[in-house]
Amino acid sequence: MQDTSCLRVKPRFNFGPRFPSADTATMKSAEEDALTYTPNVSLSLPLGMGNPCLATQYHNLQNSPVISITSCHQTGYAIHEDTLTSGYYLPHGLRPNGAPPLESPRIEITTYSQYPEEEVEESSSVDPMAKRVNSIVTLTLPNADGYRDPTCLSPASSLSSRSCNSEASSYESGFYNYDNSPQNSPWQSPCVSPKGSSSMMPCTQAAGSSSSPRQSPSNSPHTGVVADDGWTGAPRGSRSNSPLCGTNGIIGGGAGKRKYSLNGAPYRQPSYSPNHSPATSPRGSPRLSVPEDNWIANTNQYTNSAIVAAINALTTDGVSDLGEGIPVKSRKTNMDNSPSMSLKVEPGGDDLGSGADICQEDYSSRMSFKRESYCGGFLDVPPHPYSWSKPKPYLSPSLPALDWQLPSCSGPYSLQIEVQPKSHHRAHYETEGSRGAVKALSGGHPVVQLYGYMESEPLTLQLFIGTADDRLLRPHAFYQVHRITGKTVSTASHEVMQSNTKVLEIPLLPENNMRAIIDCAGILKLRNSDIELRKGETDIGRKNTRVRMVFRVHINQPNGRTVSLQAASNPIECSQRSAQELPLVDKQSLDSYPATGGKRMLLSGHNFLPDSKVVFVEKAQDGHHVWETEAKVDKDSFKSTSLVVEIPPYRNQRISSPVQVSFYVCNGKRKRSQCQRFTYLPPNVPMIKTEPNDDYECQGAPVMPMHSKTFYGQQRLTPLMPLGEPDGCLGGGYSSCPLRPTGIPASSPSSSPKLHDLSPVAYPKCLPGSPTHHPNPMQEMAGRPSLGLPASPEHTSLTLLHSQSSPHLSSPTYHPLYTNSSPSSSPASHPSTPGTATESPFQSFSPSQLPNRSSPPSSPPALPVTIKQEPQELDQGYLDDVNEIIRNDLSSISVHTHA
DNA sequence: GCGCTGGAAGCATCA
DNA sequence: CCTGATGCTTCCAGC
Repeated sequence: MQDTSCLRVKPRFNFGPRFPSADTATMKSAEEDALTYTPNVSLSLPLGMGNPCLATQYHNLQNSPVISITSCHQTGYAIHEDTLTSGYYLPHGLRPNGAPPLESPRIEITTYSQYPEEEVEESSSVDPMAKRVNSIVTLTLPNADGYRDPTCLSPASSLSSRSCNSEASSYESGFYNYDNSPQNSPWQSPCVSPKGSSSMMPCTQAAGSSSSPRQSPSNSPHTGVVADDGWTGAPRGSRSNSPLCGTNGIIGGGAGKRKYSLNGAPYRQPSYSPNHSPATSPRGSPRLSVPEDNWIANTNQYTNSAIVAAINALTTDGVSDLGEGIPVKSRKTNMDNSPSMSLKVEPGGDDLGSGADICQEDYSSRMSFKRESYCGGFLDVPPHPYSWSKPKPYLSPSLPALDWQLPSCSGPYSLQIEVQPKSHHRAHYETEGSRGAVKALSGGHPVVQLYGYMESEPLTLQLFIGTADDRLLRPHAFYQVHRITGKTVSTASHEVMQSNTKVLEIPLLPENNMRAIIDCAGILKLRNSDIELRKGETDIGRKNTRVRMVFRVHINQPNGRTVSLQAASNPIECSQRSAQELPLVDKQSLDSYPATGGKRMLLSGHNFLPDSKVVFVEKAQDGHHVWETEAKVDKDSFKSTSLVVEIPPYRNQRISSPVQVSFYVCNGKRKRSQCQRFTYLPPNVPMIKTEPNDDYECQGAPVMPMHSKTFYGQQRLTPLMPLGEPDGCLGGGYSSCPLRPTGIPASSPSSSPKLHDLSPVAYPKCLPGSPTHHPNPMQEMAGRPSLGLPASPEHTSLTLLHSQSSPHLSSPTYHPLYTNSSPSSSPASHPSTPGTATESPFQSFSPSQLPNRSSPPSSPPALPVTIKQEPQELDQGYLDDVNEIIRNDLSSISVHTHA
């Protein structure tokens, strides 16, 4: 175990020291670092909680076999991933089982890889030769074809633009890392079809050749180094990185704007992208960011996700491989490479270089550098304002994946966002300096509070950046939370990687009334091109600029269960341009009104224009516009931040039940606000106050009962939730949490969906007992591709894949964990978690079982169908296209639509 | 000198 | 294919 742990540690070390990381601040103080880096314990995380490791946990880990695996996670992930992937695909025929197909890609990655270890490991696992690193890469190229399925690429980013240049490959390599994350890996990438498409070949080759030149410096021999660099560079830190870029400058371009690749093809961030090519990374790039994060994440995944990953690995065939062999070689490689790393200056770099040995030793030595080294930190935790070392309440070995939908309240507990973040926050690129912490409308910062928790144990509040589209809440692929430090920051925090998502952990202290001021969280924008090329990524970044801050807390119960709560903020527009141009509705004075209309409603927001229009829209489930009308706007009372509109009469004055419609503010053809929900009430029915849902997208928003929103709202109970029903549908669980604990203030209007929002209806979808049931909504969606609205038309065919491939998709991973989880703490052991529940909802899926294109859901739930809504930013035409696709799908599938 | 911001240039993609 | 509108990234400059 220790060895493995050491291995892991190493990356971390690197991570810390080297990276100035995105957070420059992070680098600043040892203390901070300590916070930032999870102790080696992280390894334990899997076992214990998501957090900093506790010694006890650590021990546990050691004891449990699982733990060992966990420790290896990175490697394991990588390997694991491959294995899984292959397996996964096999059924589909996409990928031949063996690694071979994958190998080539791996090789490339290795070459460029930022992260030597993983790659090396992978290669090793697959092919001994691969271990050798760079040279190998070249050899494998042929297979590369299969490596990625061009089709998989996100539409948004046109591959073509990227050209064959190393970019793709490099990206992939970078992605690779991502993939490594346990959760993601196996399922992620259907998209990345193994099939070798010849098309890719060129790229591969190109990558090999072209990239090499650029990378040259670092590349070759020092792949490992490069990787290290990657780590180092990983920090992408804002400006700090830029200098590096400058170095690369030539390539990268410095000019800043866009440069052309050597090939002459327009160069997008290609080669340099940090992630992509390790070698480049240091120099290049700022771009590493994503990759780095990922890398970091990999290394850092101390959190629960780590556990999950570990579990996955276990489940997977290749698991064993993960930990072992790879590490050593990688280390060596790294070390060798390390020299190159030295350039970077980061102390951490050295660490990287060192092998497992380094782990402790280096660690110690380096630790001097940073006290809290992971390994050392583990045993010896540096004092900090907030003692992370404090035992965390989480007992559950496994925590819900980030893409799981959780309720905001459960039993006596309720997680509330007391102060919502501003609707606009310009995210910063890696190449930029931080743009500060997300602020609240009032000028302060968002505030989150946990109600109903009476214990004396502090808890950890997790924060990550989630999506704000109409689909299920999930980690946002293009944005990451960014830890802000400095004098102005009063809240301690530290970062951990969970899957490919950076998670900020913030203490929730009883002395603070379990209330946290979120002044330590900024938002980092990852380049679309980096993410879109990521293996398995199906989301598009273009115009996908809205996010939500997602808060989670895991509360251990005396009975051993863990209650996980989640609250998502109002949507936050992160694009500079969008923020300046798109109208945005923050508040509306009325959420519902009788069908007669005529009432004036005040809209508060931004970017309203004198000629702004307010359009009410009702759409059928199939996306057809059932009704659309423009409301009268009182221009006399116009303000850029407020509009007064007269609620138009509903088309049918005799409705017998509330009708959900939406409206948006339109400043022009392509400048629409996000849709706001509005409910027309039967004329004689007393008005019912409903919570506005900013998230609600009008696009494709079907006219449906509020509960449909629930689905959208992503309310979901995790198995972990005590409330959750064993069956997994958890409908009961939701219902059980219908009301907010007394004394709990009403949540802000657009606060995340409440538990009570979860209607039984939504849960039925879970299809208890159904073999095909997907614990994860995404999976569920995958199983019912037709039901989900593809992120983009291009993705239509990939809808299913999307869910599966989602980097964040963790549920599958989760299952094994859940099922296999260790004894006492494991959810499975919970009395409340009947075996059935475990099996049914969390049943682990074999690759073949996993939903995918080739395997349509065996039995679509006979549940109400909800249509996913597209981000409102998308053009109507685009949306219409999507809707059309959906309609087609629906027509081909018999689905029960709820009345 | 650094971090935080606002603004905007330059290039890519879309319509 | 051309052009204008939009979007995305990267820089710059001021506080």
